[in-house]
Amino acid sequence: MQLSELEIIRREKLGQLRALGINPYPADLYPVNHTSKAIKEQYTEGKKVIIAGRLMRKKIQGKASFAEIQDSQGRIQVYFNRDEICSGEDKMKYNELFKKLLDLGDFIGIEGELFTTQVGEITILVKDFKLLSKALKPLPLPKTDSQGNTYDEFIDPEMRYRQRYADLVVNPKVKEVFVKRTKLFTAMRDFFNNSGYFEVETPILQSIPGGAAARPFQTHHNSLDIPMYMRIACELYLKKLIVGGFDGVYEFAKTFRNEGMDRTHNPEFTMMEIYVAYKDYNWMMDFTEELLEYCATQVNGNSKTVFGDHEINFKAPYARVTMTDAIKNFTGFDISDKTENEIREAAKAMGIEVDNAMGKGKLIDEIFGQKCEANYIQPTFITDYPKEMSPLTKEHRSNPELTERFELIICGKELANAYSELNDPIDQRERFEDQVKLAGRGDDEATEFIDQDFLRALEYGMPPTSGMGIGMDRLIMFLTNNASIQEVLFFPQMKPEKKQVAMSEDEKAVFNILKETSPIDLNSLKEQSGLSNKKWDKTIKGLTKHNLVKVEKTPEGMLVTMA
RNA sequence: GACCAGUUAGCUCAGUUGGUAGAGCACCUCCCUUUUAAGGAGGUGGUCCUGGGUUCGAGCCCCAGACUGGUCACCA
Repeated sequence: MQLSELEIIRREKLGQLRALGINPYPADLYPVNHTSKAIKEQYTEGKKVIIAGRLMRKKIQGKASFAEIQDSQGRIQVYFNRDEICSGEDKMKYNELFKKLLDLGDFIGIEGELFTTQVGEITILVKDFKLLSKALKPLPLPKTDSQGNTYDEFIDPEMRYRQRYADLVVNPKVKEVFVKRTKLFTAMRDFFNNSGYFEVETPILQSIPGGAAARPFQTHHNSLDIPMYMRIACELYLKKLIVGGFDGVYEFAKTFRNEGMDRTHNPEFTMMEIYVAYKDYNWMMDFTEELLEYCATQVNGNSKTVFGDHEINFKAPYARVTMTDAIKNFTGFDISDKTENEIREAAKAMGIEVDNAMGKGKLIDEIFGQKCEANYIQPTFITDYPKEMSPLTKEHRSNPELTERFELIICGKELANAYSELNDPIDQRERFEDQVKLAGRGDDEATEFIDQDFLRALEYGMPPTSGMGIGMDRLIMFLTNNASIQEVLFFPQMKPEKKQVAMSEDEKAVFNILKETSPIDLNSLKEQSGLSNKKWDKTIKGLTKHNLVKVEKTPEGMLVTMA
């Protein structure tokens, strides 16, 4: 690995520290008893405190210095005075350790007393300090002025996502997003628990990926010698638990879909699914809007949030619009009592691309998706979806063409999806069979697996149940005004960054010798390689250029080392 | 998958017509005992994403590729 000048300097400091008898990575605990936040909130002049954190600012003014320590709660200024730290004749601790060997990013512990500077800033007068961990890489540290303008902000998205640890250290707003994310999960969990529902875990590794139509990640179980899939939903398992007698079950489920990635899709994401017995989708709409109002308020302090150009209000109740009315409203076309062909012609007339693989439901869904969905900014329940698109949903109580399903749309995006769950096992089997036919017709959104075990469970009897799923990542995007899912995932999926260095055959051969012996004398390596002078020169230059090996001149001669 | 844009110092970014690779901050050395993004003086630091090509000469032009972002397609 090629080190930058800054990294070499820091590594040299390690040696200097050890020479002074200072362990740069001590093992013993450090008796922290305050945080930066607590100090600022409960300030008393002269109070003795012990804190620890990263050194994030260092301003040396001769025999005294100001610095800033960043801990998990924020930053606090500390004041280093040479004669406070070094009461005797030996001023090494201030002059060498603090002034020269400590770098920004190092973890240090501080013992000191609180005071307020002439400018009025709460500060710790350092009585003693200890290096807790040396940072060998410089942080990409931005600066902020008194007006709050930042300079040299660490903003390259690729670097921020790949090095989220550094992003979190230097960009406080990033941390806020993740604090809110966890607050959201806590709020939702509290709301469900207070309603008497039961948090469960169901299999992530499944032999039939059910409950949704999406391409799964496939893997293989060696000792069973069968294909297995990462789940694309937990719906079927949760319903099996309702069959088993729970009144309400929910799961925060990491879910995996082997599909395209963009700013709203990550291959692994988090779904919350909840199923409640003896309820229907009307009840679930009431429940959902109360839930979201509660969660938004817990996360942001009130039910309103700004997302892009829009202010969204999560305050219940939300508008409820049937899909038929939505389409009538935005296209003037009434889908009720129309045949598949009439709808296909209407869609074509609207400029929507259609093909024969599309069934009636798919056509209606396309019309809605392209002509209506984007118009709903405030939370709106779209209800009563066509039957064909909803194989797990109970037929509508007053129209057999429709199902008792709703989606919650916010800013033109689907946030939640819910049904009165289909619990008629014979109907369910027929719907699955219809799906298999659709899949055979070429509809890649139709499910091709039939989960016989799920049907068996339904045959034992499932109470009337309503279920609802929420895309948690999307919800937190709305609540933190982030347009990109990568901003709300600690470690969004990225292509591997490691470059495969292509080596020539000669280079590989020399490299393999080095693997056996490194470092090795240059002449002996050359001899072992059996290469001509010219070839040898090219090969060793290629290897050094790719930073795979290092050639060093030492008193013993030229040495070649694996980098 | 298609199209557009980007990739230069630790960070943020300039880089003219193809002619010795730049700035600010950071870093290093020296001075400075209550400062507030930036005290003063001096200095160091580069795989210009990678690989080819054109050229006397490429950060810049051409070709191929990598990665990232955006838009579209896809994603019930």
